[in-house]
Amino acid sequence: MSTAERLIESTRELLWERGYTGTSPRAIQQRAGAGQGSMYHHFSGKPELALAAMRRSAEQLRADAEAWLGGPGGAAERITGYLLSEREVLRGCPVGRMAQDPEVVGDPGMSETVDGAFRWLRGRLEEVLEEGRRGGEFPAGLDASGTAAVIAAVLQGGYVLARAAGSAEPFERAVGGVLDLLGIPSAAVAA
Amino acid sequence: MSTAERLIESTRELLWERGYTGTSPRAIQQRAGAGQGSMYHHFSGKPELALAAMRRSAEQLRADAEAWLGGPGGAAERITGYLLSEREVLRGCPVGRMAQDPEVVGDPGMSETVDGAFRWLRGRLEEVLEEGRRGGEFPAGLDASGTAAVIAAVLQGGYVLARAAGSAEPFERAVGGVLDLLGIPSAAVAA
DNA sequence: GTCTATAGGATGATAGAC
DNA sequence: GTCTATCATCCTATAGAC
Repeated sequence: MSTAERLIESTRELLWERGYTGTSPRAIQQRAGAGQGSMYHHFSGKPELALAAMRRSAEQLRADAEAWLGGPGGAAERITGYLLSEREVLRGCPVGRMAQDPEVVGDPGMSETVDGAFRWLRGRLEEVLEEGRRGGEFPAGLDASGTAAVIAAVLQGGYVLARAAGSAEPFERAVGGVLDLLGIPSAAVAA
Repeated sequence: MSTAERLIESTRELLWERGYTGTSPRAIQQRAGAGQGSMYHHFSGKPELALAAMRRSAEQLRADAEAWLGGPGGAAERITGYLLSEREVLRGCPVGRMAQDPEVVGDPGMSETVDGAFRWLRGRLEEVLEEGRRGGEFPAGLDASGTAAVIAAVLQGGYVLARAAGSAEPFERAVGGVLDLLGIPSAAVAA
């Protein structure tokens, strides 16, 4: 892997673990096995490197979701698959994590990257929900847009509650609960 | 207000805005109008001060929730009131914010404070949901525990999505969506 | 491309005077 | 109780040699 690649990947991990403010160029260099000069040769500084790392995390979120939402099967089945797909719950969401930091939210590029990922996710969920509604898998009166927001929020909030608890239990219970409210028997599905 | 009071309140605000890592003793002192010596006279250091501030935020969360959940009216009405109560959505949740920081999660006292607030909230929501289920306000088959987790997660996730978007819209849509899934006409209620 | 040297400021305290 | 002085370390670069 190239030095630039290792720097981006190290930044991605550190942002995930410690957030933007808690991630120093020094720590990035050490994890990447690169010197100061090397880092500043490839990137103008911490903000540019962080943006590259966040773009990668946002792309990953999208790919992970699309693997289920765009896969085979009915709408309910695909949404269930996505909700129950394997996650490192206690690490939190690498994208949602960024939304807490004022330096990230205050930067147009980073902010747009994070928000863009969530806008896409909500839109994609809404499409699948609408497809299921039209196909009779969900009630005819289903509010696809509101329900998509609920699902995205349950995932993000589930991460928060799980980290607070030091256990994946709140995440899993919230995911099970939302499937229940959608009328999908959560016991009847496999990840 | 006493100096110790001002220090705690300043810490509370700074933790809310910038998180634990992003909050320095120096910034706390300046906001509180206190000197270094004064701060270290009243508190042993940043961790002790932060713990006092977090306990206060956790207590506030509890009081805000109980004002609605323990108020008059039916179960659905009280839960709706809590969900639609006025919030500074874009500031995020002062308690949920803390769950992201590894230094907070790694400290037994702080971690227990944050988790305790969410455990209490979920338990309280479950009680009210169960009350409503027995009273016929909700379906007899309602999973009160799972639904309580959904509601807590929607609030926390709503904050995350709203901060990412720079707008309260995702929060409001998720809250409206969950009321809809609960069979409560969200248009029929007032904050 | 990568290295070392250097820098001004912040961080999180401690010591001791008042 | 509050103040100032001091401290070792980290932060985020920049400069210039190799």
